[in-house]
Amino acid sequence: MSTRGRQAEAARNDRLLLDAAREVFAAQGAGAAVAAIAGRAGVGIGSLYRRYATKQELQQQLCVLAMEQAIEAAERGLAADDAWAGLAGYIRDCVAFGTGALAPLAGQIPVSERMWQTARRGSQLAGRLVARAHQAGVLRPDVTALDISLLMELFSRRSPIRAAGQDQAHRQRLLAIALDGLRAPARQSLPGQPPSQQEYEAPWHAG
Amino acid sequence: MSTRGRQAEAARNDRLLLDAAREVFAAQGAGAAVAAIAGRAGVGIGSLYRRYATKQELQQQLCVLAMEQAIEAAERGLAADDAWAGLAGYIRDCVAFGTGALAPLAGQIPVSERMWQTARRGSQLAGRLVARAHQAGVLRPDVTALDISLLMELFSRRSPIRAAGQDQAHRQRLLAIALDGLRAPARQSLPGQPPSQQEYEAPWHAG
DNA sequence: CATCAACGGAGCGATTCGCTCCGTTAAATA
DNA sequence: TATTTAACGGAGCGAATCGCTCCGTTGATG
Repeated sequence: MSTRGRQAEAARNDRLLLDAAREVFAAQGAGAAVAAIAGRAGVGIGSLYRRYATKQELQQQLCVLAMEQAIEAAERGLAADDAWAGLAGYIRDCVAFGTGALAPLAGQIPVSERMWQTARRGSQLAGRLVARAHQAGVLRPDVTALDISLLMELFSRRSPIRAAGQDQAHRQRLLAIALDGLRAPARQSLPGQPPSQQEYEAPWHAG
Repeated sequence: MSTRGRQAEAARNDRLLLDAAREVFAAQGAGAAVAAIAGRAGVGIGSLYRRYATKQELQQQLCVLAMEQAIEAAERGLAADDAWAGLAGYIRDCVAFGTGALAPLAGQIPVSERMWQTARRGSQLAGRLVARAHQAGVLRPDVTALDISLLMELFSRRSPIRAAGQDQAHRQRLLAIALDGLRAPARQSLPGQPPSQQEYEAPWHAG
């Protein structure tokens, strides 16, 4: 072992597990087998269950972690000087990390109070990013922060059938197209009504 | 019964089944339960198995049907006078119908020779649509026909957690954004290499 | 009324799942 | 080096779910 014995291995395994879980849930949905996660992480099932008492506990931890990563990405975006670069970087980071990948978990797990708080803080920061881009006139005016959340949700989903590397390359190309479509001025206005906060978070109330 | 007794009911059920199967596979992947399909179609499991001997046979029939629909959409697109309207209409039709939704079936079912032929004809027509848009200068030059196929694949995926109506409305808004991003001139060029035909169809060779 | 094609769904065996339990491994300690 | 022990991997258990069969019911037809 590289750094310091069994404790270090445990810490490394913990991160490997969370990364693997995110990829697997993003590709296969909430019903993905626990064995698939352990396998992808390269650890035994026993090591998974020593850290998380149940599959559900792993999923909850995963949600909190991903939302915290999204908050960090939003803060980085707000720290950028250019409003567009900040927003685009935020979106790209979230998609690359797979923040929206936990969407398939919605309705399958109870949402703790801490999860609601983290989500609220995240959407607050995202709202600031979007508002700043709107004021700077670089973001098409008819798009809302929730539209962008749904866009990230869509792009966070991993392909269940292609190699991870190829899938990532494809996703980056398609995301570049979508980002171009987000820039002002819009060429064709968006159809229908913008999504409401209520319908956006409705799936999470079912858990 | 409305039109003509049991035969008419059977024909209607057949269509209901195929529609339901497309939605369910698009939302939950190839592993979706047969009972879920029958339930969504509002028919019994017995009625499903009277028409399709196995789940796999249903999936194959579904693939052929969806590809034929895509071909019709491409022909409609080529019949349009305006190159951009033709291409955009084709993409919108395919996404609305869920053509790319069978992507999660790739590698899970054997691909018959007829399926290959249908796919070849479809990609040929799609290539013509894209080439015409390129020549007219309305489509960003760095995007390929395979990029667009992958884009449709991405947007064909249904949300496993939201009501179908809401999901459809969201999808149309996001697709409008992506279509704007496809128009020439591009604001930021696409990263990486365009996908190759080989890697695009590789998943289908595994069945 | 008698016939029978098409219906819905209970339930079978097989498979897969979440999770437990234990023998093994290797770092820490004496 | 010998002993201890914390973390490891994975076989296998009971439960749940799956694809599919089979049969009693329904309702149009002649």
